[in-house]
Parts: sequence; structure tokens; C-alpha cells
Amino acid sequence: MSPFFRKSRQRQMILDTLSDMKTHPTAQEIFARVREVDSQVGQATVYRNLRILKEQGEIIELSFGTGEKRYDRNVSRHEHFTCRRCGKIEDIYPNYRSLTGSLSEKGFQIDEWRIEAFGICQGCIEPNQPH
Amino acid sequence: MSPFFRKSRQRQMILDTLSDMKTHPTAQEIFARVREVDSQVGQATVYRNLRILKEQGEIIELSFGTGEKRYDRNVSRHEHFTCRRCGKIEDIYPNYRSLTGSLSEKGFQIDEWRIEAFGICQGCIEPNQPH
DNA sequence: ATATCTGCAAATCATTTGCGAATTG
DNA sequence: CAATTCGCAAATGATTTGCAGATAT
Repeated sequence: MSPFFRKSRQRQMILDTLSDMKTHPTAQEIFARVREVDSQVGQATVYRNLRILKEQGEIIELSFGTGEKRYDRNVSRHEHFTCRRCGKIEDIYPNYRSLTGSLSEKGFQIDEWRIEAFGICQGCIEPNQPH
Repeated sequence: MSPFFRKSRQRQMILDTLSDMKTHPTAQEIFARVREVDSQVGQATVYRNLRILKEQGEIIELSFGTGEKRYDRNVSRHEHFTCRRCGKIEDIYPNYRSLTGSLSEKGFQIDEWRIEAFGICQGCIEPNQPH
């Protein structure tokens, strides 16, 4: 049986906070933001609820090979581009078809891709290189 | 100036150990294996040398969204398929062209992809489902 | 010689867990 | 009221760092 969840003020607050942040924040960043509104919230609550929200399919968990995980309110299928210069993470919508096609012929039964792109973002290339 | 590295018995042992392992092991798994040969080796030595070997381009560091990093002696450009059932990690060689093409048109200057595929491997699909 | 490297132990960072109290349906 | 959730503090797991002594060039 799939788990039953009650509503909680804290869980809603965490979801709202993530919705407001467009930066693909870490659990710690969400925790800091939530604490600004209610300094009573414990960090275990944030971690626990991020896991629950993920199980509920309300949010997505990301990882970019750096220690910490990041969270995303955008649950539609998409991937991410990280700018090496400014660190900004942008959503990208690649074409998966060709990837999957050539590999399924080789006997791979792939049901999920995790794709990350790295490079220099438009803003950092354009007029004058920051830094 | 790029750092200067001396040779060390331990570093060579770590590299040889990784070469022998075909499993994309974690630092801890490499540490355990190295300790079987020389029980004096400290774990800091393993972590330090894996970082150095990565900087030297001798090995590649992988991460699959689980806490720990994994290491790979195969430095040619390739990606990985992880079997959800048996956990085995296989090398895959996808066609990047189409991915990069459609996105560079949109102004992304992508210089690196990190791609992971998940699914069920051939061995786990075939005759009788294990478990 | 002397800068690099080692082993050890302690520190750090992200995340999880145990527990008694508070909250929700 | 009975299960879920909370806040706290302590535990965990992976990795890093400080340091005195050993080693490589």
C-alpha cells in the first residue's frame, strides 16, 4: 500500500518556497529561506518533506555531481544546462529520440535518462566577459 | 603553473587497482581493495590520489545521484547505463550530435554532456527474471 | 635538500534517524 | 484518539583537512 500523507503547514510552506525560487535550490538553501518566514522549522523537517514531496511527484530531485542535491518544482520532462562561469542553471528540452533509438537497438531497455549539459551561458558570452 | 606531482607507490597501486576493477567502483571500494594488498594505506591517501589522478586525466569521476562518487579508468568519451535490477553499470556510446545540434541553435554553448541511462539490462530481462 | 606524499585522527558537509511532544483527520 | 508530523539533538556516511614524519627527485 502506498503511504498515506496528512497535510502539514510546514510541507506546504516548503513547497511554496520552492515554487518561488527559480534557482534549483539545495535543501539547505530552501531551509534558510523557510527559516526566514518561520524560525521554528527544523532542518530535518525540510529534508523529510522534500523526500515526501518527491515521492508524491510534486517535485523533482536533481544532482550535478557536486555533493548536494537540488530540487525543482518543474516536474515536466526536462534537463539542465549549468553555466561554468556564473553557475546559473537553465532548463533545456533536448530531443531524446535519437539517443534512445540507437541504443535500444543494442539491447538496452532504457526507461530514464539523466542528462546535464555544461558550458557558457548566453549572458556570459555576449557583450563583455564578466570578470 | 600547473601542479607538479611526484610518483608514489600508493598512487600507482590505486591506479592499478582501479584498472583491474571493471565495476566503476567507489572510493571506499577501491580503498578496501588496496588495503587487501597493503593494510598500511590510509583512506585519505586514496581520496587524495583519486583527485590527483583525475586532475592528471588518468581517470574519470562519475556520479549517479547517489551520495558517493565512482571512478573509471576508461577516459574515452562515453556514458553509463545502470541496471535498476542488478545494479550493474555498463558503458554506452550514444550519439551526441543530435542533442547538441538542436540546442546550440537556441544559443547554448555546450562543451560537456553528462548523460546517464537507467533501465533493465539484457541479462535481467532475458530467460527468467531473477528474484 | 626540500617539496611532495603518507598515515592518522579530527573536522566538515549533507543528510538521516531516534524520540517525546504537537498536530491532523 | 491514533497515526502522522514536528523540532531537536545525536548519528551516519562520504569526503576533506591538519600535521608530524617518511619519501622522491
